[in-house]
Amino acid sequence: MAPTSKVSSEKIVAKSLVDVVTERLEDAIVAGDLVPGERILEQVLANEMGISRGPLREAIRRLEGRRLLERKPNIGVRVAELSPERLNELLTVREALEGMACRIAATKMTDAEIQDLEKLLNAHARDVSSSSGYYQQSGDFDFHFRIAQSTGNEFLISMVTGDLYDLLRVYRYKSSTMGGRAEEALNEHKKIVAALAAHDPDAAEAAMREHISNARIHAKRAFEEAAAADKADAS
Amino acid sequence: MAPTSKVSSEKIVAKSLVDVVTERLEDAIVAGDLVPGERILEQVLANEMGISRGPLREAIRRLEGRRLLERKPNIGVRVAELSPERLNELLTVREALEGMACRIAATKMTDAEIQDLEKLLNAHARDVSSSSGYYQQSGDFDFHFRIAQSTGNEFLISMVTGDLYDLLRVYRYKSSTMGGRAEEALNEHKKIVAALAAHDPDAAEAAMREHISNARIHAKRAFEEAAAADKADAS
DNA sequence: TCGGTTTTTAGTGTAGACAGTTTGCAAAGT
DNA sequence: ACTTTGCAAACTGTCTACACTAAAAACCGA
Repeated sequence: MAPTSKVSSEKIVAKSLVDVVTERLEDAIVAGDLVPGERILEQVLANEMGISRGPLREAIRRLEGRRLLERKPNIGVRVAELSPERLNELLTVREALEGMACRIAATKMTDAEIQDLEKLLNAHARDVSSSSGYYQQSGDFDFHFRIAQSTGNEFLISMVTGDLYDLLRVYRYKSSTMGGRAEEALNEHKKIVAALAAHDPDAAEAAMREHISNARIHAKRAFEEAAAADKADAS
Repeated sequence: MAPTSKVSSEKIVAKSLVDVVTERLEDAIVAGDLVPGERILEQVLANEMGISRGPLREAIRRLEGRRLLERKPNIGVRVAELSPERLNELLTVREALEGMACRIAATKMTDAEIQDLEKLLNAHARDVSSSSGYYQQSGDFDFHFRIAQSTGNEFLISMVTGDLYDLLRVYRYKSSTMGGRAEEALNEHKKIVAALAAHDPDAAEAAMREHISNARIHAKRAFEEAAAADKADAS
């Protein structure tokens, strides 16, 4: 990386092994390499990663705090189980938080930022028509990310774009629960931007809530159908 | 509990040392024994607790995930710093989450539960008139706790009554930022209960939001005044 | 006396070893 | 055949020791 000139303008963050391991674990869970419900054997995983158990355990503790992992004393660590109920809970919380974020954004966002958002949406419109599927992923995240960011509320930002988002990503990989709503989502996004442009907090919050609420209902149904299909397969 | 026959029907939870240490640390932070900004020396603290550094470090990692502690690689661990901005951020998030909780409660709470809530309020009314100060503490918590609980949303509950609440408690001990609003708070609580009794989600959410918003504005002012006074003292 | 450089030292980061529990298996008893 | 009990292997929980990093102190030259 950065084979350019200069000394290397990269910030020397001096990440500790625990930080690295935490990220690797996180990615593994989110990517589905570690399936929900799966037991984690510390020694085995430590060997695979070429480290000792100490740092691994510390990384696990952190992810416990973020609810990606669950530990039972003297038994072991498991990847957090997924269920339609839990997904519904997550999205309800997200609805509350992002609704608030959008409300604040309506008062704080500059016109320049809103214009950027509109440009983003236009770019997304192309993806939708070409059904590249891109929009479902990072495109959607980008949209929500910018709104959260504009609040300037660090705590809120870290919840929406950090913890909560990671948790939701687990579901995305598990099945195609999210997505399949590209067109509707885009229209809802447009509505949100319109409210932001009008600097109308109430409308902005309502629009965001409706957007996430729709996603919640859609995801819930899709998840339950997928679960039913799984069950049928097992017969 | 259960001093009856049989061997002992108590659940043997077998908490690990890390669990115990986590709680002790948490209490120490919340109680103000560990002041915000204070550096924590692992070896020293481990000696004081009579344990080794391993479990202590794991406990610290957990509290990092909950944002009560902050670690800089190769530097050390500090108790999370407090600031009016941060408090404001916290309470904004709380407003969003508890507002949502209250909305759901309006549809889910049974009439029996609502009556209990009313009883609770009457009991509180006495405390307020006798200015025992009790209400500011566990009484208020109890009220909010019951509403969150009634949603049945485990994730939401754990945020409101767990993580967020702990964070806020740090501020309560630091200064008298919270409180001094017993009478107003009681009236606001009454308004919330009325909305719940009417099973009106919109009104319930609005009442809870107003309640927390008032607390936020009050706390912000109190905190800033206290900070200003501290500064004056230093002269 | 001051600025910069080297040395020291305290503290974090990591690894490895040991102890305590749990669980699965197998053998014995009913 | 089925339950029970004892054993053994495996894994988690904890502690100790060592390596590495960064801040502080001492030192030297101007």
